[in-house]
Amino acid sequence: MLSRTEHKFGCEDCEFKKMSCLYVEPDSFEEFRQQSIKLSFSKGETIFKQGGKSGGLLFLHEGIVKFCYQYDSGSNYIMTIVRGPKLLGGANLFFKSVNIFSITAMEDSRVCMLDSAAFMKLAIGNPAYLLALVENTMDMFQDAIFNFISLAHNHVNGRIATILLYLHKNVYNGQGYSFTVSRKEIAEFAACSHENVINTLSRFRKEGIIEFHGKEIEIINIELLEEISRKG
Amino acid sequence: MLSRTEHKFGCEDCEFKKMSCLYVEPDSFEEFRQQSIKLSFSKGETIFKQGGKSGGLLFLHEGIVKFCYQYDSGSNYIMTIVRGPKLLGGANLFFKSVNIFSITAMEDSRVCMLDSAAFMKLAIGNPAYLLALVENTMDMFQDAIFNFISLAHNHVNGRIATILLYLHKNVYNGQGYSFTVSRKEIAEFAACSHENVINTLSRFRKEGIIEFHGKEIEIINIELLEEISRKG
DNA sequence: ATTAAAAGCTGAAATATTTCATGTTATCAA
DNA sequence: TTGATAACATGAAATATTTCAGCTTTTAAT
Repeated sequence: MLSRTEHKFGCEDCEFKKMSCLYVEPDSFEEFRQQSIKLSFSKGETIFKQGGKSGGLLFLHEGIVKFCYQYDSGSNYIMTIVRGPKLLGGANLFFKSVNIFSITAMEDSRVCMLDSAAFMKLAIGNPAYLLALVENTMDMFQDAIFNFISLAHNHVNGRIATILLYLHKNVYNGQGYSFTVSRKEIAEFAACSHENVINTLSRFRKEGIIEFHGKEIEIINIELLEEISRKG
Repeated sequence: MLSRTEHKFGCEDCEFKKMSCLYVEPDSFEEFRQQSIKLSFSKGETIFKQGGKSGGLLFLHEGIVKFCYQYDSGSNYIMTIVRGPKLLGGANLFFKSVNIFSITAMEDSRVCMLDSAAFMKLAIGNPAYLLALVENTMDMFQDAIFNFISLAHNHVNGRIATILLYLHKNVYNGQGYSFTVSRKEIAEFAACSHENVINTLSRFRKEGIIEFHGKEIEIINIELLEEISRKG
């Protein structure tokens, strides 16, 4: 990973810097930043590998990544999908020496790998900063937990509805009601077979709830989708 | 909740105090402790109510509690079950003004309700303490996530095996291989019907994996149970 | 441009799961 | 003790889901 070409992108208008400097002195942040590594990943590339040594904290400047658990059988479960700018902390990173999940780029992404030791130093000196970052991480977990709750209670109908709404609201926001995800990825997110996703999406289309052309899915009737998400 | 009778139990040998005093001065802790409320809950009583105003942090001195999500339909999903001594932080409490889950006593329990503002003051003054508590919380989440991962991938066989192992290792530890949980609660934890739990437990018994007399379940062949949990 | 690989699609058979109906056994309070 | 309630148990029918086989379309690489 460290042998990849470093791409230069500006640090001046960095969201992480802006957020951090609400809590820490610019000089302290600059020192921290010096320890971090800027990288670009193409769609499909693995950023962190499940079972590998934890690379510490990671700030996703731009792009979309999935948290993916790989079973021994080879099948995958997507725990959550997030878009930058976002700090990717949590059980996968915070305090854990081994990655529980792989983190894989779903779109071309720019990230900064942050040095754990330097982060700890900064956090210890600025507890309010630490609190803000933990809160940020908890938000990400909460999104994932609501998906689990849908998974535990709903049939595939409801699970897919929940996922489409999540993707629309939290990931592909700011681009109307359409986005592009593969059936296979929806299946790995909803924990069902890809055939079931195909059938369900076709049914949703027949009922006028969504429309799609290839991988591009458009939500037509969001109220109905929300009702299916709630009632199963 | 606050109108309940306060039961006195000693603060001298409190696990939370011991853990806290690794990081903070005894005087600071004592000041914090003064703001907290000691309570006892009987089996079945609700400690925190889903949708209610968050009561801040809670230290479970002794007892067993479940984190329970109640759907509109009235059915429940148990996210996790934990035994004291344990700090119950996490998305349900940390930084959230409304409880996502109910927390209900599964056995008679003794808790301290900690004051959020006093906790923040202590945490800001002792970032290493905050880090330790966050790490503790992340551990609890990790246990819950491994259950989700089993839920997403396994059939009921494997989910129930995973749950029995979790209960044996993390909740009813230190009491051999047997414990007492209702079929209904296992069903709510495994996200399936209680009939399915009954059938599965009977099958496990026929195959010599477990034994049970009423609600008391004993693990006979833990290696086989672990294999089912992984593969099944 | 051609080919290989991956993704999308469909329907039928096999399997898993829930729901329902029914009855038995614990449990708990009056 | 008795009665009410909840939990436990079982089997059959209905439903949901996966698996499989076969096919088309899209995507990516040579």
